[in-house]
Amino acid sequence: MEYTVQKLGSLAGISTRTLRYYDEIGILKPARINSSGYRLYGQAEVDRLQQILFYRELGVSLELIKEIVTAPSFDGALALREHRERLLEKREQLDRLIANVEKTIAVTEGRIKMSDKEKFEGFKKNLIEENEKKYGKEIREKYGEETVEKSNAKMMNMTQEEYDRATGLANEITKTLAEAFATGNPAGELAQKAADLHKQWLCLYWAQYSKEAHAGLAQMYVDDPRFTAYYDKEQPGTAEFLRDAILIYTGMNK
Amino acid sequence: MEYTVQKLGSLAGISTRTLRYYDEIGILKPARINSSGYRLYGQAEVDRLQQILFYRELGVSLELIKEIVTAPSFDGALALREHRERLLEKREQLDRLIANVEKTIAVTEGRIKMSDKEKFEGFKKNLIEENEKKYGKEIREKYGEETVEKSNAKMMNMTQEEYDRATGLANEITKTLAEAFATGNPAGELAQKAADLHKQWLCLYWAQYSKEAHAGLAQMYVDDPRFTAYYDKEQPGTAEFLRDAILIYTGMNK
DNA sequence: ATACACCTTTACGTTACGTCAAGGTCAATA
DNA sequence: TATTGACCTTGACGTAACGTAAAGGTGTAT
Repeated sequence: MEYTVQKLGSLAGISTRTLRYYDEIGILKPARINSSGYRLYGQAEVDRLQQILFYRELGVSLELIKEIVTAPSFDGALALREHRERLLEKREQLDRLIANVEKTIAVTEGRIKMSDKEKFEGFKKNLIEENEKKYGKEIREKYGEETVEKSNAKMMNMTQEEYDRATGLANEITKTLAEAFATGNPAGELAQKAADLHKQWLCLYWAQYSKEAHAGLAQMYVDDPRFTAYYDKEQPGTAEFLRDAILIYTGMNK
Repeated sequence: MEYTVQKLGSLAGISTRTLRYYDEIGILKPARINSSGYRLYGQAEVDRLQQILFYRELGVSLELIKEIVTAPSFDGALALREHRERLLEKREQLDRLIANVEKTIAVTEGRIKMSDKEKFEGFKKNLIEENEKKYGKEIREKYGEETVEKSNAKMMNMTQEEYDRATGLANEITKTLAEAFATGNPAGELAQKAADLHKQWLCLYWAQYSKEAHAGLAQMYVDDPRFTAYYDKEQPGTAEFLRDAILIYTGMNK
């Protein structure tokens, strides 16, 4: 029994284009080609196509399928196990996505409040995730794994009151810093108050405080455009001003 | 505060190419362009980009994001709910995929046997699913929803013994049909025995047997190349021969 | 003889960018 | 002041797995 592209296509439930494509990339070549250039497939090709479609249904890429079906020595089981790992990762990511979408829907519908305890928990987790994604690499490099892990752990253990306190402190810092910036003196009273507030704020996130780390972070505010953007939002030069104030506050300016 | 592509890119954690692409497709245009042709973004663009990236993280396509961010009247909540539905479907599909991959791994490793009861259940579900995908539409059109549902339900309730019996019958049909085909007479004893076996086999799958449906199915074996291919595998013309035999058997040949 | 269903190759479109290439701009430095 | 070197621009090709024409040859039934 010989099949033309359309016969084989309808047999397998795929398009003729797909069969030509499979021929083109060399994963399924016809048994022979007749005098008019028609592709003709035999039983062996039918079997092989079934194998291909089986792996395809599992979500395996055609590239990998090619290796599996062309090299009989290829370890199909190992490939499948690796493929399973990727599928599991994908599902985890999908679960996170779904949770996020549902939370967003709930918020836009006003079904849950910002002060809702559960929501707050999820929110914190999200903050940490985002933090990890944005700054994780640099911060880990600069301060080591342990500091980061402890910081994340501490943040997860924050009570809502502590979290509110952190938000309040952040606002206070912004206000004080703006006033201090107007004086132009990083060693002045206002600037030093801002540095102190910043320390208090930091202590809510960091497991242990050290002058060195505080000064290092201040320098990073200037070096890293993402932090600079945050502090310079209202007044350009604020990040640099805050760094100078912190350097004086920590005594690391000598 | 104005941002160039790189500044904004590092602020948001995306590439400059992405920003140019967003400009190109009109989802985020710069606030202004300076005399040298540089793109310059302002605070409004930063906010908008954050919104875009938020939806992007949720897996929303840029096309949909464009509608959401450009048309303020657009029902973002509805879009999100629809998007969630698609995500849930995707997860179901992913779960089936994972189960399939794991089963395949288990089989190739020889950890589970073909006779394993649990495996048999999954196998049956798979058979039905495949059946649905391949022939569901045509069969539903020809025999109606109810017949199909009943057939699937009956198949799910098959015991392993019944299933084995079905497999055995199918083999017997093939053998008898081949012998009958050699005689060339669809009204002969062998051909009528094949038709009877086919009826018995069919009764395992169909909730109710009727001559009309039996004859109709036989005709379909000839009309549909996928079925034809199955019966004509060894000897071309077998499907037609079986149809003739069944038409005579059911008395529908007048 | 002609209609019509089949077959072929070629080639562009899809998504959301990555990755050069060729060339202009800007600030700091020798 | 000339020259780096880091930035910016547009243009264009590549990705995965086909869908979808277009332009033209083949097979067969009426």
